[in-house]
Amino acid sequence: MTANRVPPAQLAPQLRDAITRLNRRVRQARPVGDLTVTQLSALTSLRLAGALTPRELADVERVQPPTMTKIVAKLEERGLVQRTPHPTDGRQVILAATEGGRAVLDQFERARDEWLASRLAALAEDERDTLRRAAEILQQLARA
Amino acid sequence: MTANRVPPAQLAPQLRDAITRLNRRVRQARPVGDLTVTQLSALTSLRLAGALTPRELADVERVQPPTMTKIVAKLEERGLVQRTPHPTDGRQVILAATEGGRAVLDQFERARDEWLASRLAALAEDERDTLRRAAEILQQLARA
DNA sequence: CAGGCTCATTAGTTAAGCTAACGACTGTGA
DNA sequence: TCACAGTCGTTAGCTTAACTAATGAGCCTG
Repeated sequence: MTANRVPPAQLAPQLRDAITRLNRRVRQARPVGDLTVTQLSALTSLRLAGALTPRELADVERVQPPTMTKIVAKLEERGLVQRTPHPTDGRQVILAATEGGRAVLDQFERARDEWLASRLAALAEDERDTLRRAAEILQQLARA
Repeated sequence: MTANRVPPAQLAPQLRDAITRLNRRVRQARPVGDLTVTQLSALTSLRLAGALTPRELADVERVQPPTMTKIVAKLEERGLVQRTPHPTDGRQVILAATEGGRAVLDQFERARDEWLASRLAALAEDERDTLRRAAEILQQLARA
């Protein structure tokens, strides 16, 4: 029904631009608490993965281990992250989001989604359908 | 051909997740020079807008004016941004990307797009078409 | 034309990132 | 079995980037 032949080299800048801009907008929907972006990101990754060692979390966040030590320390102060010793390896530590940490994340995400959802509501039905299918493809791209 | 009735409240988290993740991936495609993310972002906004005062640029970047003073100072040191006095208002300053600044941006964006384009090339033709239409809608959302 | 406002900057503080170095622990090879 | 190389997390010390508060120059209105 629509034009085909979409050259990747032409689509890439368009899509990148759309994504970075929208990402900024979504992030601007500022949340309640006083968590920093860094802390929020680490907590999100941690919940996503379930449980990680500091090094693993540092790798995921693309940060050096000493940096992650500080981030985790702040999150632990607030009771959002829990540290437990590794069952067999005495050097390692297991990090996990606490109940409170997950609750804080839910709060943040809801705030963001509210803005986005209100925008989406203003679209036509078929536009939303396009976005739904696009979201699946984009997630697949991000995973690759 | 596909299911309709896409409730915004359900699409929002999906889309947000896809966008933030892909954005991370795109940012990870690290560039050549030694520009920081902050500087890069400011320079991008500046080129996009053409010319802005420090305050306007600070607003666009969601940063306080003193912070922008420093960012601009670094960009100016490298000759990527040019400062000219405001024609009528002696308090204000006009900022603009120099030729060199635009060249640096092009370089960065090309590096990012290469990664993305290679991923896009692996998709089916109709998937790319979905993304093309989605990109337009997303840009429209970001502008809103 | 005086007072209040806006603009950009300076000063000083806090957070967040890095590298280097260290202490505890693991696990392997002689 | 046990010395030693390697790993893990942390500490120490530094740089960059953000903020608020305060300052000085310039504009404009009553």
